[in-house]
Amino acid sequence: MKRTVILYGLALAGLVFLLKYLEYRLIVHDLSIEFYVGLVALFFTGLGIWAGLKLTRKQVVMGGPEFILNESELQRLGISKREHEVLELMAKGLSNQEIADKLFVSLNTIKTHSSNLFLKLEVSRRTQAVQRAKELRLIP
Amino acid sequence: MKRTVILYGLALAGLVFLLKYLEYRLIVHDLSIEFYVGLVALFFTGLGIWAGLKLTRKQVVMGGPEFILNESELQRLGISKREHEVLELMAKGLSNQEIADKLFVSLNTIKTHSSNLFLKLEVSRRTQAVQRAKELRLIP
DNA sequence: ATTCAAATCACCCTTTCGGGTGAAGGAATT
DNA sequence: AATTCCTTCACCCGAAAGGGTGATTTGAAT
Repeated sequence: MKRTVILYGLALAGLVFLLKYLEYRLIVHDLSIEFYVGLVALFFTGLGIWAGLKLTRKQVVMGGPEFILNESELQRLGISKREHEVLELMAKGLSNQEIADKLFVSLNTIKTHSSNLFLKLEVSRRTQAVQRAKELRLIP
Repeated sequence: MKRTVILYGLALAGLVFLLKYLEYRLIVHDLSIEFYVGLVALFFTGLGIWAGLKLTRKQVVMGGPEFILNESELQRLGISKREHEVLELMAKGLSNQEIADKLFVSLNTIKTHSSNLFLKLEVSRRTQAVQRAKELRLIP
């Protein structure tokens, strides 16, 4: 951003010198002023396009893998933090045992959490739970 | 795209008239030529930015919810039509029994297909298979 | 202080999944 | 004719998942 502004300033400064130079040239060679102005227009058009792309490219990158958690839906369904955590790991394809290990709790605990999740999400299998959770934007 | 080019042409044409007009004005009011060229530069910079945005905005919109099946990857992994079919239903959260019913084949057949799928996708659980298949763009 | 939700774990039982092996029929290729 | 691949199905077994019930602890709200 800063760099863009600086380059723009330099371009403008360079233009002034160019014009001073052209001012003399105009007397010697009788080229129309429209020609020079056309060059300037072209140059700054290119500069503008470049600047525009530079500015939006960041927005494009940002506008890609964006995920905003649907907290209202989480509340509506009454899904707790721990349950949500389990849900995320579930979506990563982990088994209950692996989730239990990762969260340092017992397998039974995870089974309880997942059972509650299935009730709240109104599903009966983990694959469906993951699907539904993605639809509701509860997970990326 | 066409519209952009036309507008650009009109802008350039307008500029020529503007310059002709300024040519007389320059005699009356003794404003420096740099001032007018600066205006032109500014104007075309804006025009360039606008054009740049116009061109990229379409790319952004196009790059949205589109799904193109990665057939080369399907071939590379040696996944058959039937297996791909099973994979899709699996991704919908269906159990093996439900898939079997939907395809009018036996449960054992689906188990064979899914086992082969897991080998080819190098996973060991259906949740992981779905995940991987989405990564590889084998399913939407 | 009491109530309540969340989190933890246990035990039971049934269903589903996944791995391994084998095999039969059919279509396409060589 | 032989080979290869796809599809179909079977059986066995162990692991994982899911359903139900009940219990303890802890922290937050009333």
